[in-house]
Amino acid sequence: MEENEQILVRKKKLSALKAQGLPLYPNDFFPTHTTAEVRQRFGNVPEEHLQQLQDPFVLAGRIMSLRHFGKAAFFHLQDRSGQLQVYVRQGESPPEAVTLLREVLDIGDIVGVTGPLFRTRTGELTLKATTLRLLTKALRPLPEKWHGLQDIETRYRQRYLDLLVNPHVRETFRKRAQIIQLTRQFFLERDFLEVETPVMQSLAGGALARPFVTHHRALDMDLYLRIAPELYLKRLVVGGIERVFELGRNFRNEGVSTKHNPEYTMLEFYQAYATYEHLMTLTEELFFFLAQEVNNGPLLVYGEHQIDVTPPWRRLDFRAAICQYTGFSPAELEQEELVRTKARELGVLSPAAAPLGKILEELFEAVVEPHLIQPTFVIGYPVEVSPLARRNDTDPRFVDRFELYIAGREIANAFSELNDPEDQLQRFLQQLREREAGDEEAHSLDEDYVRALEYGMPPTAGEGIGIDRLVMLFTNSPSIRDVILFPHMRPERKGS
RNA sequence: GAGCCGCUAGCUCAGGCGGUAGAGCAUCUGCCUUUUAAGCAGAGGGUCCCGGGUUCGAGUCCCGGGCGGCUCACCA
Repeated sequence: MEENEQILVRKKKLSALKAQGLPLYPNDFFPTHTTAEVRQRFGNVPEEHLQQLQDPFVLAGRIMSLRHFGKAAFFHLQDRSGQLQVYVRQGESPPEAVTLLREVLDIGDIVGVTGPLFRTRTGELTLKATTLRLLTKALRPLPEKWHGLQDIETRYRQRYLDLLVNPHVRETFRKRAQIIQLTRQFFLERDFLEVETPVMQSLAGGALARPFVTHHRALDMDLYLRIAPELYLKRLVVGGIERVFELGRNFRNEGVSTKHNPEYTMLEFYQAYATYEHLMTLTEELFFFLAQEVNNGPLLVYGEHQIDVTPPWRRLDFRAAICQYTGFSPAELEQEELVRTKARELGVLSPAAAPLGKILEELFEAVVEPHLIQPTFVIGYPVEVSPLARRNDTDPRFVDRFELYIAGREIANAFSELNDPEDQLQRFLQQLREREAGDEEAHSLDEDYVRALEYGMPPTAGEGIGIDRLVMLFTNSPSIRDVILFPHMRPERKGS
């Protein structure tokens, strides 16, 4: 490990303590309060009453700032709940505390304190230390107090520092935890059962994406990390779990960007005897509930946008939207050559062999997606890009499916599930043909899933919501890396 | 995978056309008993991301590489 001057100085202070026979890493100090509890209980108590309070406050935390002057000093103690100022004064604090602070303690050190409260001239609630103990020495200095830690690479690689010195980062991850808890509560209250299905699968199904491959030694077989839990969850619906959800990690072997991390958190839920239309209502309820609880209202600020999640949301037909933004008439959209030509004009690069439905989807992403800022359900996708969704009763070239867009990006995907085993088999076979034609993201054939459908899956609707993107929205985070504690990074290398 | 940008002290950042590498905070020494970006005086601290090249001389120019950011492509 590299050793600069500041590390050496701190190590020297530690060995000085050792020479006095003091334990360097004691574990016998147990705080009874947090700084927030102290501030909450006594923040508004007038000075003269503070002096009469004899409650013992035992606090522990990290020194985040330190101001020495002569025979007194102030520092801010930070714990999980916030900060509180501590005062040490010669003549009023014990001599050991004064010496410890003057000769040993640095910003970043973890200490325990006890003592009564008072208010300084400027009115700040402050604890006057009658006990001050070093619990853990920080050998490395913290980033600068004023600018904090700015370097984005260091913030992601050394998230512990980011969390320590950038309060908004703690807030983001607190909100993330809250959103996940509330989402779980929302579904449990509606009689859904939470389950866990395999992350390692011998067939990576349930979505159109490239999987990661790993190897099982004892069985000598390749396994895939799941790209979606979908097919397992629907097996559970066949098994009589009529309302089921899973919150977990998916893995996709695709590009990394501000919107994509190789592993990401997904919510999937399935409800029997419901259609995708019921799920639109349920989704509106979920987002409205989350916004109330997490942000105290239905308005979310995201970048330059203000987003209102008050139901009901706009519902936009897939084909009508393409017409609106390309100038096609509904009749023109039926003419395959016209559509393919338009796609080429717009620089949508797809193999000439790609099915029309795929071209339409790409056309949609190119011309419509950027306009969908307020919550919008886009309804009615081509069957070619939806191999697990139920066909529309009046136009079987399309399926009963919606995608939810907010702030120009896809947040959720849902459909009435295909429960006709024969149609499902045909769809799988079509996917196989596309795979053989070179589409590595085409779905593979899952025979057991078809078998499950043959036992009968009740009419069901299911939905997936990308939790990371949801958290981005609720925390005004421009990059998915801002809502993942340890985002994927290449390993750092010393030198070249 | 491609294009553009970045990488200088522990942290945040300057370094014009190639000429002995700088500031603030932090650290160290001294002073200072209600400060809060405390203050005053002084000091130390550098593999300028790595490797080549051009040059009398490279943080700076050229080539190659690494890591990161943004945009694009694939995707959620």
